[in-house]
Amino acid sequence: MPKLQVVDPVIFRVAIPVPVYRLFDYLAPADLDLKAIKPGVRLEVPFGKSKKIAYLLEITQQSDIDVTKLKPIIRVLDQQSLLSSKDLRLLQWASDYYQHPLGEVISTAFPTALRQGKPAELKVEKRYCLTELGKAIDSTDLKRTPKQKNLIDKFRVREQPSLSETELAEWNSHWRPSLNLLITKQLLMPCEVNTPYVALKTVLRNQPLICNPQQKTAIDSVCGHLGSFKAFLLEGITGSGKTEVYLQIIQAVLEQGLQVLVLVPEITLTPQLEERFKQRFAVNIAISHSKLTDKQRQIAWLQMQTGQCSIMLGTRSALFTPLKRPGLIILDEEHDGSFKQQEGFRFSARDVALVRAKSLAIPVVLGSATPSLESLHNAQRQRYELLHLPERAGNSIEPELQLLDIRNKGIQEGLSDALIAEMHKTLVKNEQVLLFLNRRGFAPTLICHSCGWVARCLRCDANLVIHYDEARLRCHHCAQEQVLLKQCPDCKGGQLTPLGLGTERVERVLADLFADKVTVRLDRDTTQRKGTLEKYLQQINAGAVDIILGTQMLAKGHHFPNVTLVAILDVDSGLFSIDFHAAEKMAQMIVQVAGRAGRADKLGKVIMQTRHPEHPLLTKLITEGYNSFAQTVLVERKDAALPPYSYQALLRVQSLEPEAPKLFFQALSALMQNINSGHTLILGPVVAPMAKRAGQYRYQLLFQNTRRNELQGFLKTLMPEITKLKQAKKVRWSLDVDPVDLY
DNA sequence: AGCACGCCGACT
DNA sequence: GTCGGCGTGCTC
Repeated sequence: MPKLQVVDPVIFRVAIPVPVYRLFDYLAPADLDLKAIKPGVRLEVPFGKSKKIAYLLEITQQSDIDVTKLKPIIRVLDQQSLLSSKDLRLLQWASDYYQHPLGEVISTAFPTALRQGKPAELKVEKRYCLTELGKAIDSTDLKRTPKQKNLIDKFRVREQPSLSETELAEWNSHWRPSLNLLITKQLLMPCEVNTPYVALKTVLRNQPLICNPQQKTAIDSVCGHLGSFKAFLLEGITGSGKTEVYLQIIQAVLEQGLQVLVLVPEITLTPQLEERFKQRFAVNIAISHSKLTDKQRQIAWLQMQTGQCSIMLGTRSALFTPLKRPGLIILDEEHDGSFKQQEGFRFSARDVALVRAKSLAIPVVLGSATPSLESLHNAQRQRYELLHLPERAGNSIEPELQLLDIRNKGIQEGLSDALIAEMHKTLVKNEQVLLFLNRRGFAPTLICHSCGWVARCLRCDANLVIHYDEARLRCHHCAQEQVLLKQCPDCKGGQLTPLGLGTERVERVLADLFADKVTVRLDRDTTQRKGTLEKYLQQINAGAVDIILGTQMLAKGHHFPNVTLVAILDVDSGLFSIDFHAAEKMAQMIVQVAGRAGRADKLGKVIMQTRHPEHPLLTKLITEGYNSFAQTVLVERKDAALPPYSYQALLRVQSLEPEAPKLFFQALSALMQNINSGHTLILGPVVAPMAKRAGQYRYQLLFQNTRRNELQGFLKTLMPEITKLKQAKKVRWSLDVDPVDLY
């Protein structure tokens, strides 16, 4: 029979951001110029009854689906792919590694507006070359207002001065017309928008600081590897001049006309850093974090994508920002837990940053005063080059750490007599005290003195926390909330007593003990309203506050130059956790909190109240420092074959039905017998440390293997099988590769 | 994720 | 007799 000559249809294989581990095929429009259409391009496609944004992965002639059943796409959204093929491959890798659907992974690389199919338009600001600016500046050397002087300096440093419309307006707004310094557009000529930044001077009038030898070595080491992949671990205590090292490396990258991606854990840290960048560099800086609007983030993203900005300063989600001229990735405070996304696509921005740098053939610098054990281990194995900044730059002095044994000692609401005495000594000198307690509310437990009844959350496996300020009982794990009880609901007679310590309670005792002093409490409850934290920080730095009391949020970023005494009220809580990460996190927290004290010329002291003054890890940390502590913990981890000496993945399962997870695990167990080649340890299933949360019964199963590849292979075969299980549909389950929180 | 289909309780 | 509950299944 003669073969029928049929023109094969062109098929678009796409990823769609839905929780489905599968790609979808569509028909390409016949009239499309296929040469222009590359993987990474966004498409609009019909999907079920609705429309979705899809990402093109492949143009093919084959489909597993009956071609007559394929639907045509609705339209092509991008002229060109906004992602490079390298970045697309990185996303593919991340999807495989974290076992997360590719469509959802790709969509995290885009800002929200582009995910929704908005056009990738970037209004380009016209810039003007200004031949006459030099003349204008020269004739302004007379007496000027500070604002005028600033402006003159700002433009004087530009070798080829160029002005945006905004800058032009700014300049003109500062001169009276009679002064003859107004610049009209007639004096200007439009210039190339994408002028490589080498054309401009990169450094503004805030010149690089003079570096000590270790800083110089660090800078030279990284600068010696520009243009190729290499990972660096920059270990430098607070005040060792880590930021200056970043700045000088960045300068070298900018001078080559390349871009820099700088990732920081939290946005509260960025204002100071952003300010330092802006004072140092004349290039455009893009900022990206969750507090900005979708529009602002889209602009920042596109400015990096098109190369109009040379530096991006952003949080975890900025990791995948496309770079027109990639030159360097810096990840500051690399030990920080917020680099790990804790839901959905559970990636580690730190780990993926390494893979990305490798794929882009650029160096990556991980910085921390307290590096994670993973990174220290990698440095020891020579996978990272360790750059150490041992000294405090300038004349600042390292604070003294001491353990304060509070067993059988007089103590008032968490403050020992010895600590109170130290606080008085400090306050008398007109210096500030910082108290750290990582528990908000008044007390974590409300108990009946006569019958032992405890206020529990009905939906969680947790106690309700007393909040006297609002006279409420609150669950810190769900939305459960009720008025503060006056009477025991069980025995109706007994006296209800608050048990334990929270920041509210300490605040009250401070008001009694230090009645003439000003105390500020900084926790989620007091800083909820926007701008409140900034207001308090300002008051603190203006010297209007004597005692600062707060939670976790004090440990990060903020510098309190006049604080000379730091006290950690309860250091023991980190010592006896079931999660093996707890000791590491506790040590990092102690060192970070300690870093808030003793800045500049004032000697700082850090007091840690403990009931375990002989605890080997604590004493190690106090007497020999973070590095010795880390070495000790690494030995323990090695003996127990825990990460970083093995690799883990955690399968979390929860359900409103108490029995559903058990049925799921039974089915899973049978399944795994066939899959496991025998080397992956299967630990559990066990009830989650918080057995019930927001009404859901929670279980977990841990996979562990000393070889990353074997674990990956195991997961790769397991995942599709789990998806097929009918028992899996009755529960909510998720897989967390390289979990940092075993809760 | 949406969205529809599908089989069981209180209502115009 | 219906309206609607959300369990289950599918999306090229």
